[in-house]
Amino acid sequence: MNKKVTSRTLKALETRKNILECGIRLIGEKGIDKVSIEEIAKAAGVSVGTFYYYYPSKKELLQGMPWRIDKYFEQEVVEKLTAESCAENIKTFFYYYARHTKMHGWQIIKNLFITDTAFVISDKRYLQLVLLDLVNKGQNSGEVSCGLSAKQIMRLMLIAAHGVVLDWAMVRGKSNVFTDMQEVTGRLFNSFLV
Amino acid sequence: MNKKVTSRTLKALETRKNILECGIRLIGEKGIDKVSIEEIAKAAGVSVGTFYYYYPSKKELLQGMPWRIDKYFEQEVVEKLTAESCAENIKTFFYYYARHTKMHGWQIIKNLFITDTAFVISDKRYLQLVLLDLVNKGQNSGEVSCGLSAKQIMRLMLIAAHGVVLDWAMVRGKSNVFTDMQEVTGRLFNSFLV
Amino acid sequence: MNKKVTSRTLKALETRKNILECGIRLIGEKGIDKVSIEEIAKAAGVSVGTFYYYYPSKKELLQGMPWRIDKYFEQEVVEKLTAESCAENIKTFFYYYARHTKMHGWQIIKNLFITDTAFVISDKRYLQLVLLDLVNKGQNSGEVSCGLSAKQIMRLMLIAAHGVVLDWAMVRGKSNVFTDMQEVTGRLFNSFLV
Amino acid sequence: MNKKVTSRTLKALETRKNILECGIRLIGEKGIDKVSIEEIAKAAGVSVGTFYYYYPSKKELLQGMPWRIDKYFEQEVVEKLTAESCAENIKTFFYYYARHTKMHGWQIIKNLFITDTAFVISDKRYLQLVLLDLVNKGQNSGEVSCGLSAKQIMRLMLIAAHGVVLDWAMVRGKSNVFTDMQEVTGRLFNSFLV
DNA sequence: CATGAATGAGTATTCATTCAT
DNA sequence: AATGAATGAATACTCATTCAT
Repeated sequence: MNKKVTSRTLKALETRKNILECGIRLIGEKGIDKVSIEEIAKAAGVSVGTFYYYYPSKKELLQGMPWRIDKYFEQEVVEKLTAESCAENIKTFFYYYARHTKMHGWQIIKNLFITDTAFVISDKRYLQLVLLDLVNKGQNSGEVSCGLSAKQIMRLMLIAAHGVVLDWAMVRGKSNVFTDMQEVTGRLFNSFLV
Repeated sequence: MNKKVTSRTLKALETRKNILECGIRLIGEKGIDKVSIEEIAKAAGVSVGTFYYYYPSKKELLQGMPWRIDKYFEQEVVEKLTAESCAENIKTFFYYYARHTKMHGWQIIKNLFITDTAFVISDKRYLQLVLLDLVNKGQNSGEVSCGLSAKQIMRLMLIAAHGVVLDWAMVRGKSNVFTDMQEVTGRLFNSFLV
Repeated sequence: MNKKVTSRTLKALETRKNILECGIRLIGEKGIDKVSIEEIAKAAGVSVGTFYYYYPSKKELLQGMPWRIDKYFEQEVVEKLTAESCAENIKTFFYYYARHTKMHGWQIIKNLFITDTAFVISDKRYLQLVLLDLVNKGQNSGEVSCGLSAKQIMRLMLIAAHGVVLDWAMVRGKSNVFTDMQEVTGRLFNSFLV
Repeated sequence: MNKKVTSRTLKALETRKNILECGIRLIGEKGIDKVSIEEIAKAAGVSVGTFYYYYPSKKELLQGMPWRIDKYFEQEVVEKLTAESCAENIKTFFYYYARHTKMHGWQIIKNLFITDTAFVISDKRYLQLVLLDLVNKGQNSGEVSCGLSAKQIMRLMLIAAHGVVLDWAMVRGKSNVFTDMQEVTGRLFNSFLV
């Protein structure tokens, strides 16, 4: 039985969401260890008690974030991966990867790497599946070499992409993540073409 | 005018060095924000007062850290980068990069990325100069394309290598950093050959 | 004028009782300062608001607790205190005292002593009246000395009994509360016989 | 090698002792859960930081207390237990037991029972040995019956005494712990005389 | 009657930093 | 040079209580 939707539950949902968003923004700006709960609460216009009413700790806030890249890809990117050429789709894939990265600020990227990374990886599963699918199709169409398994190729591509994102986070957003991404993944992917 | 070297100044230097090494080790293991001055002082067998006598703050300690990979390369690797072929030298370079990474454990690598990392990738680092030099030579000898500047190539190569190392740290040392490194950097570098 | 008993008031009474019982149980298990209102409310399956509707504070709940041993005595023990000899009845009394103690576990006993304990030993308690009555009868029948008032004797007996129970709680239920109770109260009571 | 005793170490010791004493007093007055560290620190005229410099937590403070009854008996009471008659010594013993109790306030007694009781018992070991010795002597001299072992007698006596102290703590120091102690332990001990 | 979102004062604990010795 | 006692601001987290719905 679902909870009834009343003006109260609606407002509560909004509060919850508001806290999440303010928290993510602040963490993104300053890093998780440099933002206090009080700061987040104040930014969201609620009391610390309210923060804890919705989230048992600061870390929980981060849990609300990472699915976003999955969601982002699921809702906005996948539909654009319909080019004939595999290379084209791969290019699109990593373009949006870079885009998503930039949307969230370099601090948050760094924090994603910091916090227990296991879940970051697991939450990226969807992403991996999409990329794997692209590679598979490329191999089936004869565009991509079968020298390495699709899974291996996917891994190597993501590793390189992570490098780009990390570099961008390390120089505090001062590098051009789009061109770097394109250069690195583009060149690497070329090595997998027949 | 140099200070006279007395037994006293000698001991002081040793104390200073000792603090540095313990601090670096602890920071590497636990991350800079998770190590207190007291902890470092205790590990070094001195008092907190002594710590502050030598270092104005914890961050100053970090300045002492990045040499290490540079030292490693300076003392043990550079002499091996004498192959005719640039590609060969690049391969050697990243082989030792992976080796150095593995030597230090994934925990330390992860923390290296976490802690204020700007300087890790800073232009001035010896490591980068070595790689830059290799690329330059490759371009001069006509082995490497001049489509991109040597500096750009160096950056892209290091970005990819960082991706490999990061992945290795993220899976807690369970991937094969040697083969991954070779695959990624090897394939990427091929794209720079004429 | 009594309130009409409707299904609504009935349910309210039940809710009230339910909160009391869950509260008592939890307080008994964990101690009053270690149980939150929310915890009690959750255990009782109601909201915190409902808790406050029925009880102005946590402490009010405690008022509901001490009946229990009184209830136990009223419902199950008193009817057995019908021996001719006062000493016999006293023995029975403390046997059931020990029995009740053991039934509730040492944790609860310890917490009973901890939490605001004044009322536990309050003059008004049914238990004490029963014991007082027994002593009175003993004095009237000439079995018990009148050197001390019945009330004094009752107090001293209970004090000793509390010592036994406390000891049992302190050794985490590892002593034999029955034999200890009998030894201590039996011997002490002998001193009041003529 | 002992630490050198300088004016600094001396002052430090005093600070430590001062914190302990203020803490014990406050806990005794208000109960451990009702006293904050800040309160203790303020009472001792130091900062919270200083409190933590000396004691890792509030509980540690309690650890500093209970040996006191042992010390108290060792230093001030034992020398007075030299009467010919065992009964007389027992009386003296429990007189000082009551005295020590009263010296510390009922709150602290209650707290002793609350906090992990294991150490209370263990810290009373000395006390038990002294009492055991008294009983043994009484049995040897034929004053005390050998119907129960000396150890058993000691246990029962202490159990009763605990009851008195507990009662006193429960009524917040409003009973007369001296007369109660004498009545209860005196009468009980009589039952062990031949 | 009942709910549960919201509050905010209160508390334990940490830690970089100072400074008299 | 070296010490370590002392500081106090900062911070995560708890919980009794209120009140609009």
